[in-house]
Amino acid sequence: MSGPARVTHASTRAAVLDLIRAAGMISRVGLVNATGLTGGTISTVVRGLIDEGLVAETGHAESTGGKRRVMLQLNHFARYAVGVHLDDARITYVLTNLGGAVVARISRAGSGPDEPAAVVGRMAGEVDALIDSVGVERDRILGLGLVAARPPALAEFGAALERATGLPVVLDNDATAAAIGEHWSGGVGATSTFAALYMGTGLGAGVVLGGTTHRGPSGHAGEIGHTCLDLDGPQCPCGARGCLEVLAGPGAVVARARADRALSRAAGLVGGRTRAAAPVAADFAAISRAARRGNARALALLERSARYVAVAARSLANVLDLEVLVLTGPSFAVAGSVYLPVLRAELEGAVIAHPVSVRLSPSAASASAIGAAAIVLQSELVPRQQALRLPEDLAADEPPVFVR
Amino acid sequence: MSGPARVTHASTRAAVLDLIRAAGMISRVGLVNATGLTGGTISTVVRGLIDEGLVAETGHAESTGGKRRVMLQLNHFARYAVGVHLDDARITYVLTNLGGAVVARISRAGSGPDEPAAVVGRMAGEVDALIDSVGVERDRILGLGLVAARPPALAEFGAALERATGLPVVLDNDATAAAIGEHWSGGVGATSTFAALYMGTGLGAGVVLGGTTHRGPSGHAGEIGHTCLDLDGPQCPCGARGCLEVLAGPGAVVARARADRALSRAAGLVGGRTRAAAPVAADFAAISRAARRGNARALALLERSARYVAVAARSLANVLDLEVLVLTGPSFAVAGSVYLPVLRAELEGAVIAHPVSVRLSPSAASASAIGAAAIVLQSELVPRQQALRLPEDLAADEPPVFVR
DNA sequence: CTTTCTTTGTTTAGTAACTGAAGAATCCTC
DNA sequence: GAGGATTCTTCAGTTACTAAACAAAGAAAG
Repeated sequence: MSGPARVTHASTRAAVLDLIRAAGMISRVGLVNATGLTGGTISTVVRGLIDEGLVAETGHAESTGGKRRVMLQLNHFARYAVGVHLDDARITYVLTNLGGAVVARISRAGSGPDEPAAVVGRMAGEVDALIDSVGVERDRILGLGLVAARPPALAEFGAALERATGLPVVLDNDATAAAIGEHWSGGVGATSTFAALYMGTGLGAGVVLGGTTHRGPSGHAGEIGHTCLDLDGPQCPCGARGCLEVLAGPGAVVARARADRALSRAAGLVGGRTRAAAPVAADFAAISRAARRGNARALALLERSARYVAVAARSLANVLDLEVLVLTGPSFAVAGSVYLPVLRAELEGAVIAHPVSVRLSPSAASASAIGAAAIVLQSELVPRQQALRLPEDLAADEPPVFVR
Repeated sequence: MSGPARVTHASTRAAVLDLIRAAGMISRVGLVNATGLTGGTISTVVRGLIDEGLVAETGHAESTGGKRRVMLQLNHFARYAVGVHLDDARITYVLTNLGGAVVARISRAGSGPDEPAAVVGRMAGEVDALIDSVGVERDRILGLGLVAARPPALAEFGAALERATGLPVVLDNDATAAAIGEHWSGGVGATSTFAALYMGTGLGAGVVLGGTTHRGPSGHAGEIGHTCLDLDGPQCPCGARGCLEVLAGPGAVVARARADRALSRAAGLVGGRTRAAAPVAADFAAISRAARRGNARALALLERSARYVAVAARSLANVLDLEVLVLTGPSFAVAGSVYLPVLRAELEGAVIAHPVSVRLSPSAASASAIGAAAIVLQSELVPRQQALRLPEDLAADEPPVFVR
């Protein structure tokens, strides 16, 4: 090796592209400093990206005494991605550009008890409609991200959708998608150790540590709903006691509100006796609206929930050493104004060493769908380093050992 | 590019060496399968490692119909590392070989109120004694790992020790070191998403996710001691209420025991009125011995603590999707028999999706010192991919933008 | 305007680390 | 001991980088 310690990146092209995305606007010299590569390498890599149409030169920086730097930016409309969020009763479709900005959006009532084949067909049709509505050429669409609360159930569904749409499909869970969406569209800056607290019908978290998404070996990382906040608390379906979800999840908030006759009437709750999932989200929104209108009992319910969520979030931030916490998802979209100050008070004071910055996502309502598209962008443009197979998987390959 | 998607690793040599270490024994063909590299590359890389003396051929596998595979193993005595653990009142020195096995061990009373220069001098002398006691050549020692509960305070101390011993020094906190030690010496297999729960005078956790140590941007990741388990619990010095540490940490256990006159006498507790750190560890050990002797009150105290720790550990396992939890550190070394079954009951039942395997470290008492040495082995032999500079740091470099 | 300096970006020759393919070595089976 | 299977090595070719020289663009000074 000739030069200093050579650091071979997963893919230089991908690393450079991701830096341009993260920086928003950067010069070649900036890339040289950021990557540690030489000017020559950056020059050829950037030329390749410009030739592909992914990157464009967008102006000059002021001179610092010599030639002005040519600024580079992602060509946001060079490629697109489709994101689909399967909620309990609603399917949200978005088409985003390279920057993660929404170009088109459709929302439809959920599948109901139809058979999967019909649902796939209808979804493919709606994806087509989404794409046609803005007239984007098909070959500029990188793929389709499909997210839901429980993605393993989507495996064969995703394969069918892949055949029906002709787009590569990637799957993930909604909270992780939301986190990646925030990361991609720059909502959390480049500060890359953060969590996206997702509240929809349930509570979850997407976790990004040092710029890398942590999904966990079984894909269940971020299960914050079963953080215990009271050893002698109410029984949770998971078997434990005092889980965050039963103490303060949207379901718990809605159940308490329904038990309050006056509040039920004032807020106009739908779900009288039914415990179905759909009304939970609707009723949570109704409670939030009531709180905003000044209903003290609705507000008290939400603030009680917020205190629990805040404490669980503090524990999470402590354990993971988070820099930023983003609140996102439909339920935070409607109730963020109540939760945000409570979480801020709990987390922005000195936690252990450094305070945690708490933010409300600007696109909380469709965060998962946007995140689903962002996952496509990330997987297509910034392919992660391929993991080495574990020696355990290998054991089967190795013949029995016969030493000497 | 000619072949399939080329995955350029941080360093092929390091990746191969780490695979050999992790597998314990593996053939060249096994390495080909594990890395995705071609036989030719593995051949030359392995030859290099053998020439350096780091790896040795140790026998043959049974044939699968053709030539038998030659098995490779780490040459455990090719290199060594020194690990030093600065506890509150005790300094533990270990010399380990490449496999993380302890070759020599010294433990001395702590520094007390001496001035740093004298302490560094004494430590350097004891490191020399450690090395001389087994007659290892100096140039076979890769470096010295120095760990403590609060490593930032060690920065200039480490530099002084580097000058005094002539060995490269790396710093880390004790819990993280313990986790790396477990990982390196194979205590957790290759299952690489786990936490090491460390209990000494306080409570902490070292976190390894997907084979990568997560320290957090400020190095405080794993702060499990301030996980909240009771919103209305006792006040903690950190400002919050109901933290695990005040409810169930070793300090809390010892404080309760001291308040119990009969137990104090029966266990022979040292710290009557003093609240110094040193007696906490000693008294915790005394309480554990009393429990083992059958003292019901001591046992009850520990079991109460264990229940809290178990619930916090479950929350942690849920959020991080852990596969394995290792109990380690001096306090678990003496009280592991009480804590282990309680934690097992809480974690090995279905938590969310998959159960978590809970183990007691076989070398819990000196886990941090061993881990300190393991950090040296890892940093010298498996250098991590250099992190890219964040675009934020870059902003200062970039001149103001003047578009078009 | 010309000269000189600074900074940015490109080109080019050279190199390390890989791949692919052919060949050598070793072991089993018949 | 011939033939096939498998493991390991050798070697020429390719890729992705570096270093260093060069070209281009602006600032500063006369």
